[in-house]
Amino acid sequence: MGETSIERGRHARARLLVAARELIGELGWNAVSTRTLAERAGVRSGLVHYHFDSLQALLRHAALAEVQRMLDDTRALLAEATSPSDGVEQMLLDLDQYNGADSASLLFVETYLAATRDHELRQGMSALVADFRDSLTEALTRSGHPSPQAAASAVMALFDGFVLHKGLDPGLSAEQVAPLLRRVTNTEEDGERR
Amino acid sequence: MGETSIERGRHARARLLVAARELIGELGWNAVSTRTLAERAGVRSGLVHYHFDSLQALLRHAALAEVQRMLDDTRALLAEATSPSDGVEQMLLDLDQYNGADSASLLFVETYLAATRDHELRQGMSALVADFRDSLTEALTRSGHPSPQAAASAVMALFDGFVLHKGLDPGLSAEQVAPLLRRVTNTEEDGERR
DNA sequence: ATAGTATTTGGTCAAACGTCCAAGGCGATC
DNA sequence: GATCGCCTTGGACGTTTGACCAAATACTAT
Repeated sequence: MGETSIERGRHARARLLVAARELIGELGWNAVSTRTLAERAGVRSGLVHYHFDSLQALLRHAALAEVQRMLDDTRALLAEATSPSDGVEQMLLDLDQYNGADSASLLFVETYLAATRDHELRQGMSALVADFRDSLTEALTRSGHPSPQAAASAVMALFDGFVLHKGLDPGLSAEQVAPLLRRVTNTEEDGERR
Repeated sequence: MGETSIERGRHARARLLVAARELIGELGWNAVSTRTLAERAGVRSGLVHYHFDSLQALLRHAALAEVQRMLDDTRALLAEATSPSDGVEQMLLDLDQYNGADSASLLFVETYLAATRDHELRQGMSALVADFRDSLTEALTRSGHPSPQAAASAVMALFDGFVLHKGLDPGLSAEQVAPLLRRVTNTEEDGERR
């Protein structure tokens, strides 16, 4: 209707980004083509190279935006929690809404992989992940964890690995693993007492 | 030379599998083509469909064989160790020989992802992974771990996630994380004592 | 030597790919 | 209502893709 050209353009651009976000997870990073992308977004394929420099640039942009959104959401869980241990457990339980084979989970892993082969994407992802790890490290430090940085690394590795494994074995449940995760985030030194 | 046809054939087939193993990690599962594969293996591209039903079948075969080999090697570390905790730590330190961006690490992750989109591959990977987890669970059970199955799941998720993160941040070191991993594999209940 | 079997070659095929661009559409501005 | 600028279209381009196959080659058995 009363839509200016620029508004229409922004709209189309946004639809392309949404389509990219979905298709990266559904088909895999390298299997997303300009034509499937355009079809999903409801536009003609020529538009891709009007709004973006290249297909790779589109995918990069879409992936980084979505990863940032997911990390921010997750960070909020940590901030609301009464302790880092509780926060990390909330994050883990939150992960159970994904089955490991949905497009959101897979986009995450696909982006990790694509980042090893795309320098610009790698820089973006590194920054986002480092940022998140810093938040986690800081929270653990405040709570008096003896090795907060290592714990943050371990927790994040466990999360992403958990998603990876859920894709293969949907039987994996967060509740089962949660108590063990607490061992990692616990403030006290480990329980070797004899 | 004095090579029978069948021997030559087996040789070529093996070279194709080696090339696939390398290229899946280097280029990504979906970026491996019959022609690059043939070039790397030193054969003509027509041979691919003589020795294998399809390109996907070749990749599947190569990936499963390599994953099985890696898991068997890792299992050996567990068997040689004096306790599951030591074994798991050995496994983690062993992981440090990969930088997360080498073709061996990436092949593993690529195969996880491809398995979510290829039914046959998924079955093969599920079996291998379940098998390995059973070994780990059994070892943890013998050592008296309170929740051996959950611990095995957690350890494996942490391993694969660790590899994933090393691809982005090569600064990650196994030594740093090892003490925290021990918290997970420890026999005793977690250290919440008050 | 001959016939038979397994492997390898070199090329063809249609389909899909990323990128680019001339032309047209369309609301805003004068 | 003409003009301008941004957005969109539809098609073209040169490559690359997986698959397939008839012919050539190499070894084996008769």
